[in-house]
Amino acid sequence: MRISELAREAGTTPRALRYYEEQGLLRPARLASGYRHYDPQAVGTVRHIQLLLSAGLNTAAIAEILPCIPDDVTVLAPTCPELLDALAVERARITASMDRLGAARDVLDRLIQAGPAASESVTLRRREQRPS
Amino acid sequence: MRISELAREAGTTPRALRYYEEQGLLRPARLASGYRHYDPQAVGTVRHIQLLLSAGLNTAAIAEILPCIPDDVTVLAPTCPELLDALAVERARITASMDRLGAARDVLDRLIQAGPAASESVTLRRREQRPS
DNA sequence: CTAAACCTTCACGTTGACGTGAAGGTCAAG
DNA sequence: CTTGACCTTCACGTCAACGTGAAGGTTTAG
Repeated sequence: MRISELAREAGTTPRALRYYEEQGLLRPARLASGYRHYDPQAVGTVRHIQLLLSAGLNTAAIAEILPCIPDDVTVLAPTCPELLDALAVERARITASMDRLGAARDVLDRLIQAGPAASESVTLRRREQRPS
Repeated sequence: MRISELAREAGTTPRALRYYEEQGLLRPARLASGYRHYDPQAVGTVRHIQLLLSAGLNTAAIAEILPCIPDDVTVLAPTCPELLDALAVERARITASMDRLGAARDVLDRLIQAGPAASESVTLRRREQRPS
């Protein structure tokens, strides 16, 4: 498949896919015309990339991790041994982020509880406008 | 207290505090010399700011939320009613982020489980080089 | 009274993951 | 054989939360 089709399948843009390649996350074949050619596997790979990016990993970290991911049969684990430390570090970073997110959500929850109570006398109407 | 002291107490930098003020998150008094003067309350406020920033809220969102937070007696809830939607939106954003983080952490966990098993036969040495 | 250690306001630099044209080659359809 | 929808490679723009001097005023300790 070509770059635009992959972008549609994976829910992203051609620009992002070129960027991933520039960062060493993807290695598409090239047609005689110079066009990039991706195999269907790439869809899952790109989804993994997006997931890890949304988890706060940068492209360098993903570049280390990605070859070890099951569905990716292309390169298959070249730097796996030393990688375990990096994996643990990222895992800890993710857990720390989740903790901070939880704490911040608690703050918002307290606001959501305290807010309406404070303005209980004033507001409390205008809600009957929406039947469903 | 002056800006550097507040920065130390809250674990940040003067530059960040000036930035928060520029974004409307802090309103310190001014001495005759032009120096900023903060009351002790500000320490908690700054900690709240950092917490919400680390949760992915931007300064604009925090500027809306901050006046409603308990310890902050300075302004006290000017736009609280319509704010509840914004709070819910941010809460949902945080929950979604936590879900993605959890999914990504699962991916890493699967790698941490599968990785050592796969390279078990090949690696396992080279670790005795570093004594300390 | 002077030097160190603060403080002030510009104002440009940084980082990461892309967005957004620009200028031009390629390919299927009419 | 020409349109139009693809594709290619530069290469600069963006956004957010600050970092980092620059140039100068203020306060405090000796």
